[in-house]
Amino acid sequence: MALNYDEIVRTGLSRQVAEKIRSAILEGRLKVDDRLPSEEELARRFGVSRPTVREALKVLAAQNLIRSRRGPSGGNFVSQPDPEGLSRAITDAATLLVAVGVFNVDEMVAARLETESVCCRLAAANHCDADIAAMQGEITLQQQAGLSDESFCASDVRFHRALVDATGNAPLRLMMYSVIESFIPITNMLIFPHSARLRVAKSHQAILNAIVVRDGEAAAAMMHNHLQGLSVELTSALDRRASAHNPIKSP
Amino acid sequence: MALNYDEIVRTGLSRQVAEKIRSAILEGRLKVDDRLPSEEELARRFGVSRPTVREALKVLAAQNLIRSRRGPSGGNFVSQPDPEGLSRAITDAATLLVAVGVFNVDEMVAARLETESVCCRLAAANHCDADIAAMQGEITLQQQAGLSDESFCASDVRFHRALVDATGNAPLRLMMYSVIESFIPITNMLIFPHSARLRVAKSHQAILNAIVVRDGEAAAAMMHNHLQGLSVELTSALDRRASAHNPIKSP
DNA sequence: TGGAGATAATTTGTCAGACCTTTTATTCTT
DNA sequence: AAGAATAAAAGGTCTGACAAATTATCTCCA
Repeated sequence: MALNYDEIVRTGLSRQVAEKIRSAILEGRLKVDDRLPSEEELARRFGVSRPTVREALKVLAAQNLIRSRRGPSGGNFVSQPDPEGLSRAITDAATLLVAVGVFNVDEMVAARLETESVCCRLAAANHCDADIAAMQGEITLQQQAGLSDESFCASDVRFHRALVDATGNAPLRLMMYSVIESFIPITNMLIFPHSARLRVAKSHQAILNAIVVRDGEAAAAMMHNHLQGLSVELTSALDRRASAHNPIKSP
Repeated sequence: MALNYDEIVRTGLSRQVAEKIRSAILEGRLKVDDRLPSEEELARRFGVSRPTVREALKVLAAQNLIRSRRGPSGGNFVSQPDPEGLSRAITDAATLLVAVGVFNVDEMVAARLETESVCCRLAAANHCDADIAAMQGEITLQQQAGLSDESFCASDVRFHRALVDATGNAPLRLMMYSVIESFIPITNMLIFPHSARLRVAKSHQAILNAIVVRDGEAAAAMMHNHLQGLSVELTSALDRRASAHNPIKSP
């Protein structure tokens, strides 16, 4: 007889179980808010133990594909894919990438510069009143005197997020949030102790004004200036830091 | 005596354990390729059982924060954050979002249009010979006669990926891959049965030619035309489909 | 002395069954 | 009929054990 040489499975059981459930969800055999069988029954059907099933379910839960509730009428449910959750996950991962230094500063500045210019153009075309109000609110906050470094930086992030929101484009928002939340902090933390915040607020105001009158090109150009100016200060600050301190982070 | 009202913890044990380890990694107390204590020891130190620890570790492994190996000198190790892995994860999640319809077509086209125009400009400025060769190779492939729909679509994806690669910007690449891989298929699958592929290949060639001579604006303009043309065909194809078939997907 | 193979030890992977906690449905009481 | 007690269902956790993989070590022979 001919032997069956394939089918030897090297991946772990919990991985296989997770993959089976995952593909059932992705292929639509399990729809949103469907309830999967109870863990005990899954264990029986797959022929594995309940801890193994649970490890698989935990993986899927970590990827926001399912959620679980206790009690009768509880169980594991296919959860609605939501951009917010994905956005958070991307931000966390991207922040780690930035922190570990896989991206260099020039790249990051260039990416921000180009993509945010795009946002300026779209925001000029599509913004509504609430978007403008949100951005203006952040600018006035940034002009206040006794603001802590953290608060200022947070407000800066919110301004740029509001700008992205003003584009009214959900996919673009998904793409941008990761950049904004993970790239901005590392640039700002270095810069703001060394430079006047008012200049930043002024740039923001200029950008906003251009958006209000729906002049996308002008807004993009000012965003260009804004970020390029930051870039210069950033690199000089990094140079100072590199030459003054030892390269290894001090406690 | 004053009661201590806080400190009642509502989140599950495995979640807490995962969070503790996670933050240890994020804050640098555990560095890349460090080995965590064995599961048994983690269980002892955290005062929980080993299955609980394992569920926590599985979650972290699902997020590519750790990897595990068996045997002595095995264990759970902090893994190097890599853009590729994150890119894959984003693509998977974004594909699901698109499939479930949380983004509408106009948004997706607009996002692609704007961001890929940016890529055109940067690619024109920064490309190297290998990038050009990769793109040219895909175009010649797309001009071949007996290409299956799947192969053509895959080549289209590769062309746009090569375009992003040509920007030489890693963070931008991270952002774009998700758009390209998750947004392109849904548009192409509908369109290419209905329109000539040669026109697509021609557009690609025009874009490439502009990039080769480092004319970023021209390349961006042609990308604009290319995608806008696709958009028109796409909406009409979707309209036909919506009116002809029943709205619910057929088996 | 050196190399190849057997062996032991270590660590993750899996299992079985039990008990705890939360949540809901039901039933009982007033 | 309203509200409180109760039972049941499901996820969450624990214990202890064994299986499988992988490496370090030891042994034996050349």
